[in-house]
Amino acid sequence: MPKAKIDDVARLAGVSIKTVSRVINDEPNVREGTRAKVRNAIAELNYRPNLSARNLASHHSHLIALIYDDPSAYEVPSAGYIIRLQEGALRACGILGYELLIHPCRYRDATVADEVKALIEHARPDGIVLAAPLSNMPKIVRALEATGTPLVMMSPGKQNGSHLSIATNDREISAKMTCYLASLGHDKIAFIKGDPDHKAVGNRYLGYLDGLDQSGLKFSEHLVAEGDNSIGSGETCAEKLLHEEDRPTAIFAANDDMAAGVIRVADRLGIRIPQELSVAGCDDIALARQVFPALTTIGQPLSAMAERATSALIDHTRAGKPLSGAEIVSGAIHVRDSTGPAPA
Amino acid sequence: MPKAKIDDVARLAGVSIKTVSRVINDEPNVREGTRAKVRNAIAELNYRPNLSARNLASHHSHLIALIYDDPSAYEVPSAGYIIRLQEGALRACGILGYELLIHPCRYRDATVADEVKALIEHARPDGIVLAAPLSNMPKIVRALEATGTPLVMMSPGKQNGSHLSIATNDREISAKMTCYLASLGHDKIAFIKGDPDHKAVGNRYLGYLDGLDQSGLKFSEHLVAEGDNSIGSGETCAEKLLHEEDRPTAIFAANDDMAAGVIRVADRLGIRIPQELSVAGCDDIALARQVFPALTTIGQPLSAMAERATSALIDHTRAGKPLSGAEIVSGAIHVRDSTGPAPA
DNA sequence: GTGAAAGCGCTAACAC
DNA sequence: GTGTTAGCGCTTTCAC
Repeated sequence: MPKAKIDDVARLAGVSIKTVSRVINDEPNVREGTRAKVRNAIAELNYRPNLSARNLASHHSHLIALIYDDPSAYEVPSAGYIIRLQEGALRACGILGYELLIHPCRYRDATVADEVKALIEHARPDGIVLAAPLSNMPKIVRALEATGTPLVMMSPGKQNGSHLSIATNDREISAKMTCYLASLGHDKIAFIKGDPDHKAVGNRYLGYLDGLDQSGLKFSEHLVAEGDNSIGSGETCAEKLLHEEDRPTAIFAANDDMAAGVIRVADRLGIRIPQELSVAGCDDIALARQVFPALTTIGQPLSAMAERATSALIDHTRAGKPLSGAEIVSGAIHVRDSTGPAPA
Repeated sequence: MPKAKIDDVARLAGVSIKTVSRVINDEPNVREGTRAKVRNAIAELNYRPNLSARNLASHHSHLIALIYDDPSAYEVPSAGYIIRLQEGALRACGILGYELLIHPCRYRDATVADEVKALIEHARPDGIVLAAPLSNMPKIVRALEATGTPLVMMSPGKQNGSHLSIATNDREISAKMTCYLASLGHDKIAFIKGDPDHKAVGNRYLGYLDGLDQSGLKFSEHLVAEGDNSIGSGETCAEKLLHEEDRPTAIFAANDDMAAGVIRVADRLGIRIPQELSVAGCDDIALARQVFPALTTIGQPLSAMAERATSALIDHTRAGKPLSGAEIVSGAIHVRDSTGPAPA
């Protein structure tokens, strides 16, 4: 428990507290020698600035809030998604001397807007990172905007005004995955759509269409099924698709959970993967490496996105860097064992 | 952004700021009528106390730190474990008006003790919740103790002094699982041990031995394999166990990941579960419900444990409640599809 | 480049 | 029951 205060450091270094303050905050206008003296005094006393005092005087909380969909509210195990967001946000906070506040939020609750607003007014973070799919919910975005706190949204941005949005190129990379499957000789490539609430997931369907187009394949309604992002819905869709008379040789699902459902059904039906059926997913969650065969999927740089979002926010409050526009970071295809050449 | 301060509320309510402070903090010695007047003024002005000012004056940070093993450091997907800890800790914090600071920590790094110490001295939380397996690492525990911050450990407690430990009855419940398998007619029950770093996992082996004893089964060295908590090690162990001449009819693994590895191997070897082999795990992670067949396992009330740990810490700082001893919360067996009667 | 004074918005200790 | 007076430990003016 460090009990030294700024006065103690000032006295030991033989300077004023203001100079100590300058050194702590890396401000200019301190001679190098003076700076060194202060640094020594700080080390000798094991001095740590008191954050509350600093925050009170500076009108900053040095807190960033990360708001995401509450995983405990549903069966869907999005834990990996959240951990990776946290990881990136923590990295940015750590480097820049900020603290991270986490807030899972149940968007289906009627009172969610008030709760989120209350949280922000209570803790007064200097910035908010809002993760998908919450970033697509107008009532939540509006509640957050109403607090006047700088906001970065991790989702395909509508560019509406004063906040930055950071997203992946879901559509392009999904097109690429479709082309990859086509390049393996598949000409009946099915797609399993995901929860319409999740905009990024919707874009993957558009990418699938683009990919068909780019590969010179024609679209067929029979090759599209509609899931809800869960493993169970992936199974239902797979059963429908694989019982068609002219069944697909490849299935591309809008997320990994549904792709895992496809694998499970193929297993039950005795359809070998990848010899008779190729399966591809999206997200690269831990499950993608745990299923057998390991799933070919699209990896999103979630942690890097969250880090970027967080540091943009911090740069904004510290240096007044503008916070608007839309940034795109690229996903990557991870080829594993669930995809292979089309059967002859 | 609420800009009203305590003076504004006091003026509007026609009382002194001290009275407002009393109302905010639910202190006694305020007449009900006065209290109501203040409440109205607070609502009218949408007043929120400034946490930094409050913290500075009260010498409390109103922060609880949750420290756990960094999941990004390894392949092991312990995300669900962490999310559930966070969930419980957040619940306690939310109710009691505290904020939660999360800190993943790489215990294999040489500098980990310094890092943890620096974090605590920087943020000055009012209490620390230390999750397993970190709570079994003397160098981390010592570094944390050195800061003088109240500490609760989520692991089998050594009762060493001034901090509380909260743990599950791993040994008893593992014995129960073993007895359950025996009650299904299995008499060759194998066990896969886990990472020795994780003490709770070690206790499960002792529970296995107790269970054999209680069921009147004799122990055999050939029925024990040593894993490291990963899926891969589960596979290796399963291969060894299932190739024995007199192979077991049930395998109990010290965690779910290893049990999932067993299922995968059985699948490859064409051994049907549960008809020819029963498999049981421990932890009830999301994967347990995702594998096929769904895994019989032991569920730990992680979220409840973290909530208890957090509120114990808050009660300690607020009301000076003592913080020592060891509390035990009970796990529960979830019977799913991977266990059944022993083959005739 | 450096320093002195004046708060930031609240709680603590005591008076009334 | 309620109010008054001092700080909490820092940053912010602005003067030098």
